[in-house]
Amino acid sequence: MVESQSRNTGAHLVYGELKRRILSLELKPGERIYEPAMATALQVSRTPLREAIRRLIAESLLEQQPTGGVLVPILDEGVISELYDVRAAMESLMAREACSKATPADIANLEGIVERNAAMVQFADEAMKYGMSLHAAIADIAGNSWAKRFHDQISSHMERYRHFVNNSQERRDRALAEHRILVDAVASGKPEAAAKIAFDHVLGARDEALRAISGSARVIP
Amino acid sequence: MVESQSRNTGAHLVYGELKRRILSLELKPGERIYEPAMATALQVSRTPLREAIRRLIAESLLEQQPTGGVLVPILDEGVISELYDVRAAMESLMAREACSKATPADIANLEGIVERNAAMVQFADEAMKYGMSLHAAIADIAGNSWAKRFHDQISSHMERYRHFVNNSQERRDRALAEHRILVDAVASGKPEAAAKIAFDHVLGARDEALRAISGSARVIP
DNA sequence: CTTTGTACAGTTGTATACAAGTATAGTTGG
DNA sequence: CCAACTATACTTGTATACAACTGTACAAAG
Repeated sequence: MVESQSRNTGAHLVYGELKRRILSLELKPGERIYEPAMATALQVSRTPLREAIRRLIAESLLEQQPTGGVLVPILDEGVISELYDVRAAMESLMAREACSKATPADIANLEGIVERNAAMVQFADEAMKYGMSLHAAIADIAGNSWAKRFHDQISSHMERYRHFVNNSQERRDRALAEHRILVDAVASGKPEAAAKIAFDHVLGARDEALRAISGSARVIP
Repeated sequence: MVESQSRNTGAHLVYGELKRRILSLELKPGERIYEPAMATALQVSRTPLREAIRRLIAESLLEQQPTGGVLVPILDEGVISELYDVRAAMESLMAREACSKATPADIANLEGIVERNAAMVQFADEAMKYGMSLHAAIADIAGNSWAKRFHDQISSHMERYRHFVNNSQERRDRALAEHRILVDAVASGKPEAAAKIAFDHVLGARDEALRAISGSARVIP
């Protein structure tokens, strides 16, 4: 998910900074971006700024109005569901492909991650971190660069909604259990099972998130 | 897959033209793009050209070298497999989601497409067209904009490999049969079945394509 | 009072000029 | 003869100037 190694060009730095502000909601959903103001704020000219904006538009992290303005996309509850669904499809695919490619060392690595996850299951941040690293490890084993790319894009977008989702202890326990089953399926080379587990695992997270959101604050401000 | 309605800006026109040349292999895989030359060839300045190039890089239709040059990506057999796999995951997801959202009118529409497909199954081009329109119709019913976006990107990329794949009569007959089963599953609201059929359907196409390619010309020139 | 027209302030889109970096060929020293 | 260095031609990256466009406020006409 982290930019591999961005070339040291200003446009790349601006891209990273803008992306950070968008995902952290520092740039508020619905807000319009004015090039001259933003350019002076970031102390670059409009040219590299525009390049960064264009790239962010291509990733749907910014939105171009038909008239010509650029907006930070609003938060939309319907989109959350879409994002989780596509993420489920991607993780499911990668889990399936990992089954036929995992080496014993890979499997040992996965099991190690799950064990460390288990030790930290009471801490939300740590548990989240290990969950992500597990999925990253599976993605590496699967070795499907397109699936990885799409998964990364989805994950980025979900950042914007994270503040609205609270990971309960119950959810973390459940996730850990599902992670164990998933790793077992990969270890024993059962692609269909692994795919189904990964899919349902993410859908479970989706349902929890949707419940948390509709229960608490409105998402569309 | 078609650009909805691009604003009438030069950068958008250049984007479309470059994309066309890339997908048609008019711009050869491995070829480098020099901005001044390309700009004069397209009769625009470097600024809108660069914007188009940046966007194409974001879609992986162009490739940026660490040193700074921009290349048309080479054709790679391994990528074909990845593309088919991700497409399978996307179509599978959309088929699944279409099951719970399809109206009777939607289903009638799908059945109509399949019937017209059946009437044209002997013509490769027509059959291909109906196959695409069936998937597009399912995507519309599913209504998952992210899945659609990714599916469109994948489809674009596969264009570059189309010239190497020959659709046999046998394959078309098989595809038609699978389309029938898929539409039946959607019509009767069986998401798991629809998802599995869609997935396996694309994997079948993948295997056929890989056989055709490895059997005939080398893909990496 | 509403509606249309129009001027204006400010925005985005484009062209061009300039700075910084990269690769190549030639030259010099070992 | 080979290696390393330097000069040079050409590339990409950035800044800026200008053109085209959008929306808003205000005025005038219905």
